[in-house]
Amino acid sequence: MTAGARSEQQFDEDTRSRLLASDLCVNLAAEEAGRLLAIARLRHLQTGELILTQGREADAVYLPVTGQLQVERSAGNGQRQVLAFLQHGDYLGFSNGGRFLYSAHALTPCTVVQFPAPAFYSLAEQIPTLKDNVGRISNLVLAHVLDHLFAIGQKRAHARLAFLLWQLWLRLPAAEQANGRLTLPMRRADIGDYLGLTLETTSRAFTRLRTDGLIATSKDHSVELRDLEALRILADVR
Amino acid sequence: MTAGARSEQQFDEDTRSRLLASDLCVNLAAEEAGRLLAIARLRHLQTGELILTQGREADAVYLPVTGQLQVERSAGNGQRQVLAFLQHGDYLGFSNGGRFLYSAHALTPCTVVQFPAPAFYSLAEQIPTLKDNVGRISNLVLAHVLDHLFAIGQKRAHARLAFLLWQLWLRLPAAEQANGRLTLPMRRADIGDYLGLTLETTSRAFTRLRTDGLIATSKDHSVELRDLEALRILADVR
DNA sequence: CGCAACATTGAGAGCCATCAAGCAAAGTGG
DNA sequence: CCACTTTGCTTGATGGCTCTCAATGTTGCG
Repeated sequence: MTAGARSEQQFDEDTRSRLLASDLCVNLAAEEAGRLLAIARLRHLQTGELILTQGREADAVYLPVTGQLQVERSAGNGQRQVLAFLQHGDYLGFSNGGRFLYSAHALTPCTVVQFPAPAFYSLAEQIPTLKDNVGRISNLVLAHVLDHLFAIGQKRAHARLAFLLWQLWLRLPAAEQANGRLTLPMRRADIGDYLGLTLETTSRAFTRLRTDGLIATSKDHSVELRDLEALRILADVR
Repeated sequence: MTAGARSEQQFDEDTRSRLLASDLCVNLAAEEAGRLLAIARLRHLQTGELILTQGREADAVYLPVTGQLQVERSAGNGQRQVLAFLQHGDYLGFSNGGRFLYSAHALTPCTVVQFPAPAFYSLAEQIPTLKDNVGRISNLVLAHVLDHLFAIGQKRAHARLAFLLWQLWLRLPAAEQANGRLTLPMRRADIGDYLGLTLETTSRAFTRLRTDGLIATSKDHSVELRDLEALRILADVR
């Protein structure tokens, strides 16, 4: 199989359409999108598998297609800050050149699309629309971190949890938003390290949202959002 | 005076050398630096004057030269998060395209160098080294926000204050680092909104660091750092 | 001098961290 | 198939840190 043929064949129809609908491909001409897909490679990850490591050279950018990923940053003293939970529609590794500022691993079996950094950025030079999209994505990443900062700096435990649930719900495909069900494959300690709370306080925040009727939890790591409006207000989305 | 002459003459020697020593100009050839300076404009700001506004089109990038600036982001409900206190050696407005995600105003009389966005980014296309520098600066900005997130999420009040003082000290020119004196023109409420604390708790954090002998405060908005090592450990720099 | 703005300090309440115990589900080995 | 362990979640009790409300300095300015 030639490289050319591979670039046409390597993705199934679903992956291909997900990619073309992503923020990265928006407004791209078919020919341009084709050139972008030609340098992409599909990677499969097992649960827990590392995809990138803090401090390593930033040699690729990624788009999650299926599954969930966790991004975190650890300090010398063992403390860590979870930075994001990623799924389809998010981006990974777009920190401009240099080295990765964080590590990422799979929370579930995942498929991600990998773009080697040199080919990707060279393509961005040739396709202005692609470059615009990269810039917009950088902005979205920064905006996300700023929202996160705001939530941790200003909100109480159950409101921080509402903020996370609302964030995850917003990124769901429209079809899945309707039933208001999220899967949370990460542990309580991970959510705590994302929200700047201990695992116990995180657990109590779940209990509070549950007893207040805003959510319902199941034993299969899933949450049903029963009062989206109340969650939105708690999350204080602008 | 022609435009060409202006580009040679508009900065005094001190400003010029500060610019050439900045992260933005590192590794630039003299001719390239000259082209960059040719599109720069010096702006003077009075205390309190707004330099950029959240939501407005991002039409320029800035390098502070003298004075201190405050960057903040406000929510619909009146709450706000102070994002940074900037001085010489920092950057402002480098969020890639789109609109400003934050507002900034002068805490003291300031001079800043302004680069119009279109000319600046077009120059970055022509000068690879400049583009590398912009990428590195974007990385530094993101790294700064991640450090900030970590401090707010994981530290207690007096350690958060130590984190801020250490940050400000690190950015001081070497000559000023020696005497360990900082000027803090911002109010306690501003520092509190930066650290995710109330102004009262911020004040108590100052008192605690003072009684523990780590700092000494004067009435002219200045702080003397008396035990840099203890501050560094509290700030938990990796 | 008096006012306004800001900083400090105090008292009390509330929220979260810590230490600890109990529970449920999944895996392990006999 | 059943103890036994492991892992993760929940809940309780307690203490400490921070927020809130309030009063008292302090500085600078009209």
